[in-house]
Amino acid sequence: MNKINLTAQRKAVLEAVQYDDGHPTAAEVMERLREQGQQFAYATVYNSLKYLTDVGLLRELKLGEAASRYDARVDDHHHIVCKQCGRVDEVLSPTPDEWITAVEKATNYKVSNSHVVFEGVCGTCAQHKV
Amino acid sequence: MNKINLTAQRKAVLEAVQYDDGHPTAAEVMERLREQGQQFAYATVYNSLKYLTDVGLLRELKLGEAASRYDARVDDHHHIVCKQCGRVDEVLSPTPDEWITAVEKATNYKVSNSHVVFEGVCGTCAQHKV
DNA sequence: TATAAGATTTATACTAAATCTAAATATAAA
DNA sequence: TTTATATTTAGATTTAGTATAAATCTTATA
Repeated sequence: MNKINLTAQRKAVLEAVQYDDGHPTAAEVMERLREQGQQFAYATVYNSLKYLTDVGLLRELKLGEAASRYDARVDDHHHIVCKQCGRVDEVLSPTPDEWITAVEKATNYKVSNSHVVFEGVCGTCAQHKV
Repeated sequence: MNKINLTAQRKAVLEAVQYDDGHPTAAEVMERLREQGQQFAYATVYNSLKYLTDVGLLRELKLGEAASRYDARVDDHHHIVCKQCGRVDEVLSPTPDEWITAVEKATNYKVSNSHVVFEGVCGTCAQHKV
């Protein structure tokens, strides 16, 4: 029974992700902490993000950019990225089971999970017609 | 009307991806070229991969690893990664339209494309029970 | 309380993937 | 040919992240 050891640094990193409205990168977490006057070593932020991901309090997202993003929502879900402004939103609708079954049949894999990155234009950008 | 300018280097890079049975990374393309006695500058391989992707002869895949992989199959499709051996296979079954419509409704985005990374265990690994 | 064991943080060095720069070379156009 | 444009090259640089080892903090126990 591994207890989660939330040190001050880890707590601050966790909260920085939780209270970010988007899905911040490690660099953005650093920046946010600095704004709050909580400056930790570079490695501490990375270590904390890794630890929090390992214990299941955060989820690491690799959306095709160079840097990983972190999500305080850890339930299984997908993401949608706006091609214009770059914002990332949650997609809570799960991958249809029938589709997964079809893919398993076609590929001869046993699928354990899937992650979808949708791309498109968000409502705000569609209005502002950038 | 932009004609595609296939220099010797670009052609060699394209063929290295085409004749690779997997989805090679830039480093793997380099290696394969070296094996063939065709050694180009690091930047040339990257430039070529970029050019070939831009003109639509290759597709860049970001599957959550550090390095991008390249796919000579440029039609819209998904990928499945074996958690055990790391092999990457094509998933040709398209994202169900009804699901995309549901996601658009739920997120208020206009979806232009989607890419799914399935994870699981391939037939070979399932047999060998690693 | 003192002390030792273990975990965490920190600064710094390092690595991997990719891009940038500017000179050199090749190709095409006038 | 001469000039213009594009491509390749070597090497420096950038970015994201990891490794290392000393320093610090916690916890457990005598």
